[in-house]
Amino acid sequence: MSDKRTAIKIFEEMATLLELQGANPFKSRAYTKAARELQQHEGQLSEWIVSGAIHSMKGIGKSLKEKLIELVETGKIREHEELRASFPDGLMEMLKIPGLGPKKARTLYQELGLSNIDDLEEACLTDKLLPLPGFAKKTQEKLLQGIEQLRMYQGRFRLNQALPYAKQIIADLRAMPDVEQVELGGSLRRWKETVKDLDFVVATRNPEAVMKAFVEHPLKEHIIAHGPTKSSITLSSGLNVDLRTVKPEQYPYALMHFTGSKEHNTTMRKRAKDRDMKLNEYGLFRGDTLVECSSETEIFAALGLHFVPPELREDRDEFEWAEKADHPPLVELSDIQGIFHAHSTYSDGSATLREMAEATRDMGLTYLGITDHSRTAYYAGGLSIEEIQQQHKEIDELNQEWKDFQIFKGIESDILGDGSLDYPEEILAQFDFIIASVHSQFNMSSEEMTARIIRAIEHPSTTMLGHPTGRLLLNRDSYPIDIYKIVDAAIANNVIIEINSNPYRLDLDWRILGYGREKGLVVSVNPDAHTIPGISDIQYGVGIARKGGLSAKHVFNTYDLPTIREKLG
DNA sequence: GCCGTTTTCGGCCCGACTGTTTTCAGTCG
Repeated sequence: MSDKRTAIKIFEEMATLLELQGANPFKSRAYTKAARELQQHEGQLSEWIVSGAIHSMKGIGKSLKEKLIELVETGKIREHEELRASFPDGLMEMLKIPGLGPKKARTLYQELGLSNIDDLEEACLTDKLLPLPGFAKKTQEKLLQGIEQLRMYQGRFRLNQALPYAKQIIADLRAMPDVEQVELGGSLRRWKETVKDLDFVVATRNPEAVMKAFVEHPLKEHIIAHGPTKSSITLSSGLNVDLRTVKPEQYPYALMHFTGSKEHNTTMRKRAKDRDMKLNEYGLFRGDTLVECSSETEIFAALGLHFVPPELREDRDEFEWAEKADHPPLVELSDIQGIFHAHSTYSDGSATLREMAEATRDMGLTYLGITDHSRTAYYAGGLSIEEIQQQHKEIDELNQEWKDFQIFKGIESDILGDGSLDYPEEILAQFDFIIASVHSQFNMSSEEMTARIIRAIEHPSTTMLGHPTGRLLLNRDSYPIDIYKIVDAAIANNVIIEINSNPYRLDLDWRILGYGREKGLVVSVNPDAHTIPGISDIQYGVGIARKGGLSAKHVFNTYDLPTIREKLG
């Protein structure tokens, strides 16, 4: 693990451990903020210390700086080791249980010696918690429910899992007579790649009626909370849904409040405070006087900002972005002109070449870059050299049929262990473009894997890098890799990096896109479609590009067909 | 533990709901 990632992990862990210890909550928060700050910077910890960059980082003062130096010099932080030794590892796991925070976890550990989820479950089932102060029957039941939920669903859902529920519920809420306005908020509105729950904000003059109907929604499994203005339910799928009602005049403030990430909202409120105002879900106030705003745009304006699209509200660089008047609009689905990275029945796709092309054309797109698997991917029906010739012949024939649409000849070439591509040079030369992807041999060191991928990027035939980190959301982490070096190499070699739009991947990660944008990276929003419906996955990828702050000009497949012909020609 | 035109101490964002209490702590977002 890189020293930067180690430092972030240690600081995050220390924040949790300090909470468990019952330390000053602001001390704990200082570690959390410092970890976030480290995340914002590219490069490595040791480099920052040598260059002095560490001195200008926000939230890292004398003490934390010394700890970071200690980490680089000794490979660990003594205080962290001591803290960790004072609590069993299982206690950290217990904190993942919904409804169990550091205070209660600490009591359970100190009073009953409980230090893992299994023991806690057993204790709840045998009424061991009842004598403890602050614990009673309902707390036990809630903990058992939380344990069950944690085990069943890991607690998170991918975009494609959450969106259908969101659409259903918003339609149902909109249909209610007392609901004047309703919108999805929370992390799904911000287009996070996975979400923990759904948040809805409703404007109504009759909150009780809306709440009553909501907690009895047909998809409800059970009710977590049912108050006059705020309720939470769990759906049978295990997804939690929160609903918050406000008066119609409070709606824009509430929508803003329930959309921004915790960190974004904190900065917004601080911004208000700096201007002698106070911001909460009910309004923006100067003293006791409401600063009237009829939309989120007006609230941003009152705080000296242009409208910040929901996807950007993560407290990264959106405030800087929104202070400028002339920032270009974020890319939209309608900007997309064609697609690259799709599979056909030649390899492991489920639709024929013609079917894929016609489906793409029917969506109003003007080109399809077909990329079946290369020969080493035998498990996925990788193409032999003969099959390539056959496919190219069919593409040539199909292309005769259309003037305003074109299939480009591509291949998703495996990046072999040594970083080379999967066919001899004279075969590679026959393609219009090549996507290079890693599909095997994940167990390399970060240095080896990074060098392997950079070698593929430097190959003159490589047009794009496919799913650069190999992650599968909620399933498999990225292989070890220095993603910043990869981005730098791609830019230096004129190679496009894909945003793989498959909702299991969403790879390149949006957190890297800002760096790429500043350095001049071009991305392509690719569906990696194996079926006809899979083509529509580009909606997820476009959202991720937006979240990374990209405009149409940063996205290769927003170019029109003549431009693409020229670029690939 | 950090920070500073309120600058080396005393702040550090704000509110709802639950379950336990009998006025509030804990958790969550």
